[in-house]
Amino acid sequence: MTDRASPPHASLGKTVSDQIRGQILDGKLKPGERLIEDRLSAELGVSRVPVREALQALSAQGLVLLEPRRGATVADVTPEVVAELVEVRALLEGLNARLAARRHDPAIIARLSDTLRRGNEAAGSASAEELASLNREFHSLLVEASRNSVLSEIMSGLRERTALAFSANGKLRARQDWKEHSSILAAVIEGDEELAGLLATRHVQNAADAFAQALMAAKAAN
Amino acid sequence: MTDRASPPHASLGKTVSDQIRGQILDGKLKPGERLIEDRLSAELGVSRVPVREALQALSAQGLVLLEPRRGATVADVTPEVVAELVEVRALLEGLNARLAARRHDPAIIARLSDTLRRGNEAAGSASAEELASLNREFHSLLVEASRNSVLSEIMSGLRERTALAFSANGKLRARQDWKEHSSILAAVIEGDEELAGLLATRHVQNAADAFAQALMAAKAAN
DNA sequence: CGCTGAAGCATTGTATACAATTGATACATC
DNA sequence: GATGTATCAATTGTATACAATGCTTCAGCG
Repeated sequence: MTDRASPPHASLGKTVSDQIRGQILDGKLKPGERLIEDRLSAELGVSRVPVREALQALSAQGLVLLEPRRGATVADVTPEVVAELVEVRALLEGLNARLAARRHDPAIIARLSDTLRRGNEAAGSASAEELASLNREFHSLLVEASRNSVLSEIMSGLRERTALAFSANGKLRARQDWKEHSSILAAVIEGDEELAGLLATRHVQNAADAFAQALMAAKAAN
Repeated sequence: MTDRASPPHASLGKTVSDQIRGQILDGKLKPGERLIEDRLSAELGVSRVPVREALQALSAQGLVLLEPRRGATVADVTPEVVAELVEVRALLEGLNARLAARRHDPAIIARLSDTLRRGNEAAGSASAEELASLNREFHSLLVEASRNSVLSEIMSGLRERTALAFSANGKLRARQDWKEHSSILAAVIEGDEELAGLLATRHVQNAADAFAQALMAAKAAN
Protein backbone atom coordinates (compact mmCIF):
# COMPACT_ATOMS: atom_id res chain seq x y z
CA MET A 1 0.00 0.00 0.00
CA THR A 2 2.63 2.51 -0.94
CA ASP A 3 0.08 4.37 -3.02
CA ARG A 4 -0.83 7.65 -1.48
CA ALA A 5 -1.47 8.77 -5.07
CA SER A 6 -3.03 12.21 -5.19
CA PRO A 7 -5.34 14.24 -2.95
CA PRO A 8 -9.01 13.82 -3.81
CA HIS A 9 -9.62 17.29 -5.21
CA ALA A 10 -6.55 17.66 -7.39
CA SER A 11 -7.14 17.93 -11.12
CA LEU A 12 -7.73 14.69 -12.96
CA GLY A 13 -4.60 15.11 -15.00
CA LYS A 14 -2.51 14.88 -11.86
CA THR A 15 -4.43 11.92 -10.56
CA VAL A 16 -3.98 10.06 -13.81
CA SER A 17 -0.33 11.00 -13.98
CA ASP A 18 0.22 9.58 -10.50
CA GLN A 19 -1.58 6.39 -11.42
CA ILE A 20 0.49 5.83 -14.51
CA ARG A 21 3.70 6.79 -12.76
CA GLY A 22 2.88 4.27 -10.07
CA GLN A 23 2.32 1.53 -12.59
CA ILE A 24 5.57 2.34 -14.32
CA LEU A 25 7.63 2.40 -11.14
CA ASP A 26 5.99 -0.79 -9.90
CA GLY A 27 6.94 -2.50 -13.12
CA LYS A 28 3.37 -3.17 -14.15
CA LEU A 29 4.16 -1.20 -17.25
CA LYS A 30 7.43 -2.27 -18.76
CA PRO A 31 9.95 -0.13 -20.64
CA GLY A 32 9.15 0.11 -24.30
CA GLU A 33 5.49 -0.74 -23.78
CA ARG A 34 3.09 1.44 -25.70
CA LEU A 35 0.76 3.72 -23.81
CA ILE A 36 -2.33 4.13 -25.92
CA GLU A 37 -4.51 7.03 -24.92
CA ASP A 38 -7.83 5.35 -25.64
CA ARG A 39 -6.94 2.26 -23.68
CA LEU A 40 -5.71 4.23 -20.68
CA SER A 41 -8.70 6.53 -20.67
CA ALA A 42 -11.06 3.55 -20.76
CA GLU A 43 -9.13 1.78 -18.00
CA LEU A 44 -9.09 4.80 -15.74
CA GLY A 45 -12.60 5.93 -16.56
CA VAL A 46 -11.72 9.40 -17.78
CA SER A 47 -11.58 11.01 -21.19
CA ARG A 48 -8.46 11.25 -23.28
CA VAL A 49 -7.73 14.84 -22.34
CA PRO A 50 -6.44 14.21 -18.80
CA VAL A 51 -4.58 11.17 -20.09
CA ARG A 52 -2.78 13.32 -22.61
CA GLU A 53 -1.91 15.83 -19.91
CA ALA A 54 -0.54 13.05 -17.76
CA LEU A 55 1.54 11.62 -20.57
CA GLN A 56 3.04 15.00 -21.30
CA ALA A 57 3.91 15.52 -17.66
CA LEU A 58 5.53 12.11 -17.47
CA SER A 59 7.39 12.82 -20.66
CA ALA A 60 8.77 16.04 -19.20
CA GLN A 61 9.94 13.98 -16.25
CA GLY A 62 11.64 11.49 -18.52
CA LEU A 63 9.54 8.49 -17.53
CA VAL A 64 7.71 8.39 -20.83
CA LEU A 65 8.93 8.86 -24.38
CA LEU A 66 6.51 10.90 -26.44
CA GLU A 67 7.00 10.80 -30.20
CA PRO A 68 4.87 13.10 -32.36
CA ARG A 69 2.11 11.27 -34.18
CA ARG A 70 3.50 8.00 -32.92
CA GLY A 71 2.33 8.03 -29.37
CA ALA A 72 3.82 7.34 -25.98
CA THR A 73 5.92 4.48 -24.68
CA VAL A 74 7.37 3.77 -21.27
CA ALA A 75 10.87 5.19 -21.29
CA ASP A 76 13.55 2.66 -21.98
CA VAL A 77 16.50 3.64 -19.83
CA THR A 78 19.53 2.47 -21.74
CA PRO A 79 22.84 1.84 -19.98
CA GLU A 80 24.21 5.01 -21.56
CA VAL A 81 21.42 7.10 -20.10
CA VAL A 82 21.86 5.38 -16.75
CA ALA A 83 25.48 6.43 -16.75
CA GLU A 84 24.49 10.01 -17.53
CA LEU A 85 21.80 9.93 -14.91
CA VAL A 86 24.21 8.67 -12.27
CA GLU A 87 26.82 11.23 -13.20
CA VAL A 88 24.39 14.09 -12.70
CA ARG A 89 22.55 12.70 -9.74
CA ALA A 90 25.72 11.88 -7.85
CA LEU A 91 26.82 15.47 -8.12
CA LEU A 92 23.46 16.86 -7.12
CA GLU A 93 23.04 14.50 -4.19
CA GLY A 94 26.39 15.79 -3.04
CA LEU A 95 25.23 19.39 -3.25
CA ASN A 96 22.00 18.46 -1.58
CA ALA A 97 23.70 16.79 1.35
CA ARG A 98 26.09 19.73 1.76
CA LEU A 99 23.15 22.09 1.92
CA ALA A 100 21.29 19.86 4.32
CA ALA A 101 24.33 19.85 6.60
CA ARG A 102 24.51 23.62 6.36
CA ARG A 103 20.81 24.20 7.09
CA HIS A 104 20.88 21.73 9.87
CA ASP A 105 17.15 21.80 10.54
CA PRO A 106 16.33 19.89 13.78
CA ALA A 107 12.73 19.11 12.81
CA ILE A 108 13.67 17.43 9.56
CA ILE A 109 16.67 15.74 11.12
CA ALA A 110 14.36 14.16 13.65
CA ARG A 111 12.18 12.80 10.89
CA LEU A 112 15.24 11.57 9.03
CA SER A 113 16.45 9.76 12.13
CA ASP A 114 13.12 8.06 12.47
CA THR A 115 13.12 6.95 8.85
CA LEU A 116 16.69 5.75 9.26
CA ARG A 117 15.72 3.63 12.23
CA ARG A 118 12.83 2.05 10.38
CA GLY A 119 15.03 1.51 7.35
CA ASN A 120 17.63 -0.31 9.40
CA GLU A 121 14.97 -2.46 10.99
CA ALA A 122 13.50 -3.32 7.61
CA ALA A 123 16.82 -3.89 5.86
CA GLY A 124 16.87 -7.55 6.73
CA SER A 125 13.35 -8.72 6.57
CA ALA A 126 10.99 -6.43 4.69
CA SER A 127 9.66 -6.79 1.17
CA ALA A 128 11.31 -5.14 -1.79
CA GLU A 129 8.42 -2.75 -2.14
CA GLU A 130 8.61 -1.64 1.45
CA LEU A 131 12.33 -1.13 1.19
CA ALA A 132 11.90 0.92 -1.92
CA SER A 133 9.31 3.01 -0.16
CA LEU A 134 11.55 3.67 2.83
CA ASN A 135 14.38 4.48 0.50
CA ARG A 136 12.22 7.04 -1.29
CA GLU A 137 11.18 8.46 2.04
CA PHE A 138 14.74 8.95 3.22
CA HIS A 139 15.93 10.63 0.07
CA SER A 140 12.80 12.68 -0.14
CA LEU A 141 13.32 14.03 3.36
CA LEU A 142 16.95 14.69 2.61
CA VAL A 143 15.93 16.79 -0.36
CA GLU A 144 13.52 18.69 1.82
CA ALA A 145 16.30 19.31 4.30
CA SER A 146 18.36 21.24 1.77
CA ARG A 147 15.61 23.83 1.38
CA ASN A 148 16.33 24.48 -2.27
CA SER A 149 13.17 24.17 -4.31
CA VAL A 150 14.99 24.21 -7.65
CA LEU A 151 17.27 21.41 -6.58
CA SER A 152 14.34 19.58 -5.09
CA GLU A 153 12.34 19.53 -8.30
CA ILE A 154 15.23 18.41 -10.42
CA MET A 155 16.23 15.68 -8.05
CA SER A 156 12.80 14.19 -7.65
CA GLY A 157 12.73 13.63 -11.38
CA LEU A 158 16.19 12.12 -11.36
CA ARG A 159 15.38 9.85 -8.46
CA GLU A 160 12.37 8.42 -10.22
CA ARG A 161 14.30 7.72 -13.35
CA THR A 162 17.10 5.98 -11.50
CA ALA A 163 14.51 4.04 -9.51
CA LEU A 164 13.08 2.87 -12.81
CA ALA A 165 16.48 1.78 -14.02
CA PHE A 166 17.46 0.05 -10.80
CA SER A 167 14.08 -1.47 -10.07
CA ALA A 168 15.53 -4.96 -10.16
CA ASN A 169 18.04 -4.13 -7.45
CA GLY A 170 15.75 -5.36 -4.75
CA LYS A 171 16.95 -6.33 -1.33
CA LEU A 172 20.48 -7.25 -2.12
CA ARG A 173 22.07 -3.98 -1.20
CA ALA A 174 19.59 -2.94 1.48
CA ARG A 175 21.96 -3.34 4.42
CA GLN A 176 24.77 -1.47 2.74
CA ASP A 177 22.35 1.22 1.58
CA TRP A 178 21.17 1.95 5.08
CA LYS A 179 24.68 1.88 6.46
CA GLU A 180 25.51 4.60 3.99
CA HIS A 181 22.35 6.50 4.79
CA SER A 182 23.36 6.36 8.40
CA SER A 183 26.75 7.91 7.86
CA ILE A 184 25.33 10.58 5.58
CA LEU A 185 22.83 11.56 8.23
CA ALA A 186 25.54 11.55 10.89
CA ALA A 187 27.56 14.02 8.82
CA VAL A 188 24.49 16.17 8.29
CA ILE A 189 23.84 16.22 12.03
CA GLU A 190 27.44 17.16 12.68
CA GLY A 191 27.06 19.97 10.17
CA ASP A 192 30.04 18.59 8.29
CA GLU A 193 29.14 19.82 4.83
CA GLU A 194 32.10 18.44 3.01
CA LEU A 195 31.79 14.96 4.44
CA ALA A 196 28.04 14.81 3.93
CA GLY A 197 28.45 15.84 0.31
CA LEU A 198 31.20 13.34 -0.34
CA LEU A 199 29.29 10.48 1.25
CA ALA A 200 26.11 11.27 -0.63
CA THR A 201 27.93 11.41 -3.95
CA ARG A 202 29.64 8.13 -3.20
CA HIS A 203 26.34 6.60 -2.13
CA VAL A 204 24.89 7.13 -5.59
CA GLN A 205 28.00 5.88 -7.30
CA ASN A 206 28.20 2.83 -5.06
CA ALA A 207 24.60 1.89 -5.71
CA ALA A 208 25.15 2.26 -9.43
CA ASP A 209 28.30 0.17 -9.33
CA ALA A 210 26.59 -2.54 -7.32
CA PHE A 211 23.79 -2.63 -9.81
CA ALA A 212 26.18 -2.86 -12.73
CA GLN A 213 27.95 -5.78 -11.06
CA ALA A 214 24.70 -7.56 -10.30
CA LEU A 215 23.77 -7.14 -13.94
CA MET A 216 27.05 -8.64 -15.09
CA ALA A 217 26.66 -11.56 -12.73
CA ALA A 218 23.15 -12.20 -14.00
CA LYS A 219 24.41 -12.17 -17.56
CA ALA A 220 27.21 -14.57 -16.75
CA ALA A 221 24.69 -16.95 -15.20
CA ASN A 222 22.84 -17.34 -18.50
CA MET B 1 15.47 37.91 -35.58
CA THR B 2 16.59 35.33 -33.09
CA ASP B 3 13.34 33.46 -33.58
CA ARG B 4 13.87 30.17 -35.24
CA ALA B 5 10.80 29.04 -33.34
CA SER B 6 9.72 25.58 -34.42
CA PRO B 7 9.94 23.51 -37.59
CA PRO B 8 6.84 23.77 -39.78
CA HIS B 9 5.49 20.27 -39.23
CA ALA B 10 5.89 20.03 -35.48
CA SER B 11 2.73 19.70 -33.43
CA LEU B 12 0.85 22.88 -32.67
CA GLY B 13 1.45 22.51 -28.98
CA LYS B 14 5.18 22.87 -29.51
CA THR B 15 4.77 25.79 -31.85
CA VAL B 16 2.59 27.61 -29.36
CA SER B 17 4.93 26.78 -26.54
CA ASP B 18 7.85 28.27 -28.47
CA GLN B 19 5.86 31.39 -29.23
CA ILE B 20 4.93 31.98 -25.62
CA ARG B 21 8.40 31.14 -24.39
CA GLY B 22 9.80 33.66 -26.82
CA GLN B 23 7.46 36.36 -25.61
CA ILE B 24 8.37 35.63 -22.01
CA LEU B 25 12.10 35.67 -22.60
CA ASP B 26 11.83 38.82 -24.70
CA GLY B 27 10.01 40.53 -21.86
CA LYS B 28 6.84 41.07 -23.85
CA LEU B 29 5.12 39.08 -21.16
CA LYS B 30 6.16 40.23 -17.73
CA PRO B 31 6.51 38.15 -14.57
CA GLY B 32 3.25 37.82 -12.72
CA GLU B 33 1.18 38.54 -15.79
CA ARG B 34 -1.77 36.26 -16.27
CA LEU B 35 -1.85 33.95 -19.24
CA ILE B 36 -5.47 33.41 -20.13
CA GLU B 37 -6.11 30.45 -22.37
CA ASP B 38 -8.90 32.02 -24.37
CA ARG B 39 -6.95 35.17 -25.08
CA LEU B 40 -3.85 33.27 -26.14
CA SER B 41 -5.78 30.88 -28.33
CA ALA B 42 -7.50 33.77 -30.07
CA GLU B 43 -4.22 35.64 -30.52
CA LEU B 44 -2.43 32.66 -31.96
CA GLY B 45 -5.34 31.40 -33.99
CA VAL B 46 -5.56 27.95 -32.46
CA SER B 47 -7.94 26.28 -30.07
CA ARG B 48 -7.40 26.12 -26.35
CA VAL B 49 -6.10 22.57 -26.40
CA PRO B 50 -2.64 23.29 -27.80
CA VAL B 51 -2.44 26.37 -25.60
CA ARG B 52 -3.04 24.26 -22.53
CA GLU B 53 -0.38 21.81 -23.67
CA ALA B 54 2.06 24.66 -24.13
CA LEU B 55 1.32 26.12 -20.72
CA GLN B 56 1.88 22.78 -19.07
CA ALA B 57 5.16 22.33 -20.85
CA LEU B 58 6.30 25.79 -19.83
CA SER B 59 5.19 25.10 -16.30
CA ALA B 60 7.29 21.95 -16.20
CA GLN B 61 10.20 24.09 -17.32
CA GLY B 62 9.60 26.60 -14.57
CA LEU B 63 8.82 29.55 -16.83
CA VAL B 64 5.14 29.54 -16.00
CA LEU B 65 3.32 29.06 -12.72
CA LEU B 66 0.24 26.90 -13.11
CA GLU B 67 -2.23 26.96 -10.22
CA PRO B 68 -5.18 24.55 -10.34
CA ARG B 69 -8.44 26.25 -11.19
CA ARG B 70 -6.67 29.60 -11.07
CA GLY B 71 -4.81 29.58 -14.30
CA ALA B 72 -1.32 30.37 -15.47
CA THR B 73 0.95 33.32 -14.80
CA VAL B 74 4.43 34.14 -16.02
CA ALA B 75 6.80 32.84 -13.37
CA ASP B 76 7.97 35.46 -10.97
CA VAL B 77 11.57 34.63 -10.17
CA THR B 78 12.11 35.87 -6.65
CA PRO B 79 15.60 36.64 -5.34
CA GLU B 80 15.42 33.50 -3.23
CA VAL B 81 14.74 31.35 -6.25
CA VAL B 82 17.46 33.14 -8.17
CA ALA B 83 19.91 32.20 -5.44
CA GLU B 84 18.77 28.59 -5.62
CA LEU B 85 18.96 28.61 -9.38
CA VAL B 86 22.48 29.99 -9.35
CA GLU B 87 23.59 27.50 -6.74
CA VAL B 88 22.45 24.57 -8.85
CA ARG B 89 23.39 25.95 -12.20
CA ALA B 90 26.89 26.91 -11.11
CA LEU B 91 27.53 23.33 -10.06
CA LEU B 92 26.09 21.84 -13.22
CA GLU B 93 27.92 24.24 -15.52
CA GLY B 94 31.04 23.08 -13.76
CA LEU B 95 30.25 19.44 -14.42
CA ASN B 96 29.33 20.29 -17.97
CA ALA B 97 32.59 22.06 -18.66
CA ARG B 98 34.55 19.21 -17.10
CA LEU B 99 32.81 16.74 -19.36
CA ALA B 100 33.30 18.95 -22.39
CA ALA B 101 37.01 19.09 -21.63
CA ARG B 102 37.07 15.33 -21.28
CA ARG B 103 35.17 14.63 -24.52
CA HIS B 104 37.22 17.14 -26.37
CA ASP B 105 35.25 16.97 -29.60
CA PRO B 106 37.07 18.89 -32.38
CA ALA B 107 33.95 19.56 -34.44
CA ILE B 108 32.08 21.22 -31.61
CA ILE B 109 35.17 23.02 -30.42
CA ALA B 110 35.50 24.56 -33.86
CA ARG B 111 31.94 25.81 -33.66
CA LEU B 112 32.54 27.11 -30.16
CA SER B 113 35.61 29.00 -31.34
CA ASP B 114 33.57 30.60 -34.07
CA THR B 115 30.87 31.67 -31.68
CA LEU B 116 33.49 32.96 -29.30
CA ARG B 117 35.02 35.10 -32.03
CA ARG B 118 31.65 36.57 -32.98
CA GLY B 119 30.84 37.15 -29.34
CA ASN B 120 34.02 39.06 -28.76
CA GLU B 121 33.39 41.16 -31.83
CA ALA B 122 29.87 41.93 -30.70
CA ALA B 123 30.74 42.55 -27.07
CA GLY B 124 31.31 46.24 -27.63
CA SER B 125 28.80 47.29 -30.20
CA ALA B 126 25.91 44.90 -30.66
CA SER B 127 22.40 45.17 -29.32
CA ALA B 128 21.34 43.51 -26.11
CA GLU B 129 19.21 41.03 -28.02
CA GLU B 130 22.06 40.00 -30.24
CA LEU B 131 24.35 39.61 -27.29
CA ALA B 132 21.79 37.48 -25.50
CA SER B 133 21.47 35.34 -28.60
CA LEU B 134 25.21 34.79 -28.90
CA ASN B 135 25.37 34.02 -25.22
CA ARG B 136 22.68 31.38 -25.62
CA GLU B 137 24.53 29.98 -28.60
CA PHE B 138 27.78 29.63 -26.71
CA HIS B 139 26.28 27.94 -23.70
CA SER B 140 24.11 25.78 -25.88
CA LEU B 141 27.11 24.51 -27.79
CA LEU B 142 28.97 23.95 -24.57
CA VAL B 143 26.14 21.77 -23.33
CA GLU B 144 26.24 19.83 -26.57
CA ALA B 145 29.96 19.34 -26.12
CA SER B 146 29.49 17.44 -22.88
CA ARG B 147 27.44 14.76 -24.62
CA ASN B 148 25.23 14.08 -21.66
CA SER B 149 21.60 14.26 -22.66
CA VAL B 150 20.32 14.23 -19.10
CA LEU B 151 22.53 17.12 -18.13
CA SER B 152 21.65 18.86 -21.33
CA GLU B 153 17.93 18.81 -20.70
CA ILE B 154 18.22 19.99 -17.15
CA MET B 155 20.58 22.79 -18.01
CA SER B 156 18.55 24.16 -20.86
CA GLY B 157 15.70 24.67 -18.44
CA LEU B 158 17.95 26.30 -15.89
CA ARG B 159 19.50 28.58 -18.45
CA GLU B 160 16.15 29.87 -19.55
CA ARG B 161 15.07 30.60 -16.04
CA THR B 162 18.26 32.45 -15.20
CA ALA B 163 17.96 34.32 -18.47
CA LEU B 164 14.49 35.40 -17.39
CA ALA B 165 15.83 36.57 -14.06
CA PHE B 166 18.83 38.40 -15.48
CA SER B 167 17.10 39.81 -18.52
CA ALA B 168 17.87 43.36 -17.40
CA ASN B 169 21.58 42.64 -17.31
CA GLY B 170 22.07 43.84 -20.85
CA LYS B 171 25.37 44.92 -22.23
CA LEU B 172 27.10 45.93 -19.06
CA ARG B 173 28.95 42.72 -18.46
CA ALA B 174 29.33 41.66 -22.06
CA ARG B 175 33.09 42.19 -22.26
CA GLN B 176 33.75 40.36 -19.02
CA ASP B 177 31.36 37.57 -20.04
CA TRP B 178 33.21 36.86 -23.23
CA LYS B 179 36.56 37.07 -21.52
CA GLU B 180 35.37 34.34 -19.22
CA HIS B 181 33.92 32.34 -22.09
CA SER B 182 37.28 32.57 -23.75
CA SER B 183 39.18 31.12 -20.82
CA ILE B 184 36.61 28.37 -20.34
CA LEU B 185 36.97 27.34 -23.95
CA ALA B 186 40.76 27.48 -23.69
CA ALA B 187 40.63 25.06 -20.78
CA VAL B 188 38.26 22.79 -22.69
CA ILE B 189 40.61 22.78 -25.66
CA GLU B 190 43.53 21.96 -23.38
CA GLY B 191 41.51 19.10 -21.97
CA ASP B 192 42.02 20.56 -18.51
CA GLU B 193 38.88 19.26 -16.86
CA GLU B 194 39.44 20.71 -13.45
CA LEU B 195 40.20 24.19 -14.68
CA ALA B 196 37.33 24.20 -17.15
CA GLY B 197 34.93 23.15 -14.42
CA LEU B 198 36.19 25.71 -11.98
CA LEU B 199 36.03 28.53 -14.50
CA ALA B 200 32.52 27.61 -15.61
CA THR B 201 31.26 27.49 -12.05
CA ARG B 202 32.86 30.83 -11.31
CA HIS B 203 31.41 32.27 -14.51
CA VAL B 204 27.89 31.65 -13.29
CA GLN B 205 28.63 32.98 -9.85
CA ASN B 206 30.35 36.07 -11.23
CA ALA B 207 27.44 36.87 -13.50
CA ALA B 208 25.04 36.47 -10.60
CA ASP B 209 27.15 38.67 -8.34
CA ALA B 210 27.43 41.34 -11.00
CA PHE B 211 23.69 41.31 -11.45
CA ALA B 212 23.11 41.58 -7.72
CA GLN B 213 25.46 44.56 -7.55
CA ALA B 214 23.80 46.25 -10.49
CA LEU B 215 20.49 45.76 -8.77
CA MET B 216 21.76 47.33 -5.56
CA ALA B 217 23.18 50.27 -7.47
CA ALA B 218 19.89 50.79 -9.25
CA LYS B 219 18.07 50.74 -5.95
CA ALA B 220 20.46 53.22 -4.40
CA ALA B 221 19.89 55.56 -7.34
CA ASN B 222 16.21 55.83 -6.52
C1' DC C 1 -19.86 53.53 6.35
C1' DG C 2 -18.27 48.85 6.48
C1' DC C 3 -19.49 44.06 6.30
C1' DT C 4 -21.79 39.81 4.68
C1' DG C 5 -23.61 37.06 1.22
C1' DA C 6 -25.64 35.83 -3.07
C1' DA C 7 -25.82 36.24 -8.02
C1' DG C 8 -23.39 36.75 -12.34
C1' DC C 9 -19.37 36.52 -14.98
C1' DA C 10 -14.89 35.10 -16.36
C1' DT C 11 -12.00 31.26 -16.63
C1' DT C 12 -10.45 26.71 -16.16
C1' DG C 13 -11.43 21.49 -16.29
C1' DT C 14 -13.38 17.65 -18.86
C1' DA C 15 -15.83 15.23 -22.45
C1' DT C 16 -17.11 14.34 -27.06
C1' DA C 17 -16.59 14.73 -32.03
C1' DC C 18 -13.99 15.26 -36.08
C1' DA C 19 -9.62 15.59 -39.01
C1' DA C 20 -5.09 14.01 -40.16
C1' DT C 21 -1.39 10.86 -40.02
C1' DT C 22 0.81 6.52 -39.51
C1' DG C 23 1.42 1.56 -39.97
C1' DA C 24 -0.28 -2.68 -41.77
C1' DT C 25 -2.37 -5.75 -44.97
C1' DA C 26 -3.68 -7.35 -49.29
C1' DC C 27 -3.18 -7.12 -54.00
C1' DA C 28 -1.01 -6.33 -58.39
C1' DT C 29 3.17 -6.18 -61.08
C1' DC C 30 7.85 -7.25 -62.47
C1' DG D 1 9.21 -14.77 -55.06
C1' DA D 2 10.22 -10.03 -54.24
C1' DT D 3 8.81 -5.37 -54.53
C1' DG D 4 5.94 -1.61 -54.92
C1' DT D 5 1.35 0.43 -54.17
C1' DA D 6 -3.31 1.30 -52.73
C1' DT D 7 -6.66 0.84 -49.29
C1' DC D 8 -8.05 0.42 -44.57
C1' DA D 9 -7.88 0.32 -39.55
C1' DA D 10 -5.83 2.21 -35.50
C1' DT D 11 -4.22 6.10 -33.22
C1' DT D 12 -2.95 10.71 -32.41
C1' DG D 13 -3.87 15.88 -33.07
C1' DT D 14 -7.19 19.60 -32.87
C1' DA D 15 -11.57 21.85 -32.34
C1' DT D 16 -15.86 22.65 -30.21
C1' DA D 17 -19.18 22.17 -26.50
C1' DC D 18 -20.44 21.69 -21.83
C1' DA D 19 -19.66 21.49 -16.63
C1' DA D 20 -17.54 23.13 -12.51
C1' DT D 21 -15.13 26.50 -10.04
C1' DG D 22 -13.43 30.81 -8.27
C1' DC D 23 -13.60 35.91 -8.41
C1' DT D 24 -16.05 40.17 -8.47
C1' DT D 25 -19.72 43.12 -7.88
C1' DC D 26 -23.35 44.97 -5.67
C1' DA D 27 -27.51 44.85 -2.81
C1' DG D 28 -29.02 44.52 1.78
C1' DC D 29 -28.16 44.80 6.56
C1' DG D 30 -25.96 46.02 10.78
